[in-house]
Amino acid sequence: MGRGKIEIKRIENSANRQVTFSKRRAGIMKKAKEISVLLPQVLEKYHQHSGQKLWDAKHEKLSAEIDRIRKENDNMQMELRHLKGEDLTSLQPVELGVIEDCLQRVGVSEEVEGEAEVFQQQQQLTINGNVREMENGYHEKEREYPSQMSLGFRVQPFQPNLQETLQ
Amino acid sequence: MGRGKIEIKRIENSANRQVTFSKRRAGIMKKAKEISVLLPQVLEKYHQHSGQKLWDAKHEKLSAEIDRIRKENDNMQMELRHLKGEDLTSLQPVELGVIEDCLQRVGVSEEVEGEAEVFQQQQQLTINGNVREMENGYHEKEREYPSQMSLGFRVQPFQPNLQETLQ
DNA sequence: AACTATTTATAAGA
DNA sequence: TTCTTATAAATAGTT
Repeated sequence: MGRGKIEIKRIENSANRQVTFSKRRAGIMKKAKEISVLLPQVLEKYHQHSGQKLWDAKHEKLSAEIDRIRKENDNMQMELRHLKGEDLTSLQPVELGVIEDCLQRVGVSEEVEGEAEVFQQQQQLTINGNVREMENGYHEKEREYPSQMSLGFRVQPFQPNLQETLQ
Repeated sequence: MGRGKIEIKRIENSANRQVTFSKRRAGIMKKAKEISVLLPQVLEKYHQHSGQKLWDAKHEKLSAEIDRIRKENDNMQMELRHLKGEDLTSLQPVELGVIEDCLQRVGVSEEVEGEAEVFQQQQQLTINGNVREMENGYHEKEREYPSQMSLGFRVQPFQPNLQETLQ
């Protein structure tokens, strides 16, 4: 619409292209403001369609990972509880008694208890060291997911001049 | 644009409203197709702005949770490795020797080994039971994040008739 | 759904 | 860029 009908295609002359872009942009902005009441609904639907699905996929990966590690965690916690002897009195009263008896009989109780103390101190140091190590370096090791949020569609540029001048 | 200038507001007459909607929709669809080359870029920017931020927030929660559990995991793994005695030969050769000697001297080696076997079987059963329990029930306990993806903006309906007729 | 008078958008030019 | 102006495009009211 104007002094003459024109074909919608790239305007080769750079200055003309710039001027035409400004004019069309003004018109588009006016229209855009007029129809902006529609955009929230349109975009919301669009979001739910492309965005939600992508998010779900990533969410699922992370949730699965959390589940996996939690299970591992609980397994180890259980194992630890047993190995640490919290349940030893109920699970194996016989062994403890046997060992205690044995130790008392040969009279080395004092010696073994002293060694055990040293061992526990060594263990504590090792664990603390590893915790510090992990707190410092863990974020670098974090798995990375592609941050790209592709749109899932691509439209043919049958108005290349508009596309080019938008930048 | 037409036989007369009209105010953009709700058309009360139902039939007129329907006709006007159809006409305007046709025009909008034509325009939309013409400017559709712009939409991917526009929507991509929109997505990155509102969508990415929301996703980041959720992602951060999950990542933090994974980090936390991984640390807990590694701590326990370390503790387990020590308690299980993988490092015992290097860490406490004295205790083992003392206990072995003691047991041999009082001649109860056979008896204790038998008891230890029973204990290990009991432990294994307990652990397996807990794993099964977790695999069945874990997803129900999963933390839930609100699935709502709010748009972060709201436009005044200064073309209420368009909004109303879109449904 | 087609017609048409009128408004709106804009191409070309200044 | 902004203004002007002639013409194309869209559409309100009509048939």
